[in-house]
Amino acid sequence: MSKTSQPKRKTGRSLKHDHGACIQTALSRAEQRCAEAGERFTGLRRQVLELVWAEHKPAKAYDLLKKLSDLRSGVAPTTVYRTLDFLQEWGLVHKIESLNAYVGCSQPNAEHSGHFLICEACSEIKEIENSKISAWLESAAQDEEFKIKTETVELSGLCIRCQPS
Amino acid sequence: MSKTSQPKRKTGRSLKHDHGACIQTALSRAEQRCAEAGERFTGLRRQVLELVWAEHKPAKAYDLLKKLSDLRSGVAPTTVYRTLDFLQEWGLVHKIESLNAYVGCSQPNAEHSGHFLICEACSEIKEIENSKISAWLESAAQDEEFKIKTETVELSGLCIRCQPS
DNA sequence: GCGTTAATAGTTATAATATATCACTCCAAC
DNA sequence: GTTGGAGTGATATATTATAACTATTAACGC
Repeated sequence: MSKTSQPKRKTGRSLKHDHGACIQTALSRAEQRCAEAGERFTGLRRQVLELVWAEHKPAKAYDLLKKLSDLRSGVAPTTVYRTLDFLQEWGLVHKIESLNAYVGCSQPNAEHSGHFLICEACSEIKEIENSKISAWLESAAQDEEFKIKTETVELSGLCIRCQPS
Repeated sequence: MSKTSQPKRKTGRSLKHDHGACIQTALSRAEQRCAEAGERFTGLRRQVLELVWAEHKPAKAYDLLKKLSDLRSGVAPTTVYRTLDFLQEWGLVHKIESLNAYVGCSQPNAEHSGHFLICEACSEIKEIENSKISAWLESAAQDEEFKIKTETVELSGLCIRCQPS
């Protein structure tokens, strides 16, 4: 949780990933995003976002609830869902529909639905930033004269580290 | 529910769509698919599938439960979920993750995850058969050396009939 | 500063979705 | 006709999410 100083392979993440820094970056981007939007980045919101970012894995609402209860009192489901709604609204987290869980978004500046690679083995989630995907999907929808508003794209399978060699 | 004789515009569907026939086709395909697979297409399974197909709209498990209770006794959540699991396993229905609901699949022969257009206005769901989509998504995943097993692609927006002209 | 007001958060209750487990039935194969 | 397994019934409970109301806090104009 705290800023571990360096390459210390605890999760399946690569040696290069300094997750403490990763969280810090996410938090300051969030702060910035809220400031721009004229929204308040309150203590509660910061705590929830920090918990979501604790790992690059989907966080379930009721797990967040348990962890949040250790940090403050008077935490109910409503507290968590309301805060997640807020964070979603500003693009700071995404909901993974196929898992009923949430992940932090690293590109909160852009309005986007998010496209995800979900490893079934280690649970890690990677948001892919491939601008072609939306274009492709729109062209497919266009064939049916359908106007897309939000895209749910969740690809489950095996990440590179979990594939049998 | 019964085979209405002809073009009778009750839903937003086009005049040409004979939904009675549509259901019948789905049921006989299902029968065939089960026969091939050596699985039993029991009365319960037929009834649930028929209820799912009642409309081209997502069917919620507990709504199916209510309707199914009118048709037979001893229906519990388990009954419905178990049957939906069976139908999913054989590709006869798909779950729409973003709605927690189910739709019938019209192409039960092919192993596929299904890609959907979901109209936010009228709730109708269209499964799109665009073989390019999977290819595109795989190429995007390949960039991350990720191996896709199942695809969740749910595009919400407005169908052609619900778009303001 | 002080009061107003709107946003935020707390509180309680309940709804909606889904699974676990064990028992009973019925059909198919031998 | 017995046996074994798939299918279904029955009961209980877990998980996910929202509704509705109250209290608190922060921001703003004065």
